[in-house]
Amino acid sequence: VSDFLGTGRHLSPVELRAWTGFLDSGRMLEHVLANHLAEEHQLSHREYEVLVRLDGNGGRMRMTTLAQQIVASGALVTQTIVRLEDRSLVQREPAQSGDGRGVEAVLLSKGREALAESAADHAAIIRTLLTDRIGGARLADFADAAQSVAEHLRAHRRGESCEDPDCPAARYG
Amino acid sequence: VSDFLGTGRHLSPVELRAWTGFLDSGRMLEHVLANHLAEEHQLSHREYEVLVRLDGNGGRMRMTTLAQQIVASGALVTQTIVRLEDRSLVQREPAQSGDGRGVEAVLLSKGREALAESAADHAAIIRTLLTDRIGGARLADFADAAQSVAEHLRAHRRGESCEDPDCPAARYG
DNA sequence: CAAGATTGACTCTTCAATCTTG
DNA sequence: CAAGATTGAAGAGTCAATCTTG
Repeated sequence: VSDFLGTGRHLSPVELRAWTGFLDSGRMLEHVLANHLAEEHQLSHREYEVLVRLDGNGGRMRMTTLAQQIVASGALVTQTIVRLEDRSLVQREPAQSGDGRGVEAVLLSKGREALAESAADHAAIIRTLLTDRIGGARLADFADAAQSVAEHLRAHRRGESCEDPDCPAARYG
Repeated sequence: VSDFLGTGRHLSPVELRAWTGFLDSGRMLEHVLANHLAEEHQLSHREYEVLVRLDGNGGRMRMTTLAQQIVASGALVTQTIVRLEDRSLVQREPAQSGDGRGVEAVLLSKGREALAESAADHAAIIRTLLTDRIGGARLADFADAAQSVAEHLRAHRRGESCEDPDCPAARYG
């Protein structure tokens, strides 16, 4: 096998385990979640995420803010909201801020109901398939690590030059 | 806010941090990776994954095995291989096992070259954006946790009833 | 001209149906 | 009939272009 282990060209065994475990479990977990939400609650995972974020922000949010929070493009948020609007779970309004360009998505009572019906299932899946597998003691460390990685990636995608000297990642678009 | 914290209906703060950090960082990392591979090496992330797995298995693998390893549907593997075959990075052959139904994807020299050209960049991105962020001490724990979650999810998707009594996840398809 | 949002064209991915072999 | 693989249609997601407002 053409391997350059230790020369920095390839990932070390631990790095590889972390990466593949991370990637695979993320894909499978989203798969299970998407299937369950679609079959039992007629919601795509994106639609559920939109409802959750809206509920967590007083039921009203700007399209762009929504896009940043669920890590999606603006176009996707528009399409998702359109679908939710067709089913009267959500409604679009001109932004309260007075900025004529802004649009806010507003959570409707039917959307709240849909969320109430599916939230327990959603939480149970995350718990049984993710957090319970890690265990109480290690969970906080895991959460810290994941948040730290996410935070760094957010900065990276905003194009911010990294303060950290051992971070030559600015090159990767 | 309609919250039922502690009643088991919603996720606890730590659980929520673990889940959102996990989900968001996975999405962003795959995004960075996909963009870089596409721009610099004319490869989609899936195509890269196929090349890596083939190389790691002696350059020859069954379509179904490939699908399981990269967590994708059989149809996607077929289409990805077709694309790679069009560029002569890979070639399909009837399976050596003698089973007339089987098809094996074989890594060609051009595929090996493409992998050699992009592997260092790929590793550097994973390192600077994921594993270095977690740090040497915590990395092993993180890798263990991720692998454990992935392993459990694989069993779950195979429909295996979980030996663990606190695992009522069998209901979620 | 920049920012917020939307649209349309295109790619990626999945699902159901099909074909072939065991 | 089951398993491996492929095909075609449809959904989800992204990008580039457009429109409107600041």
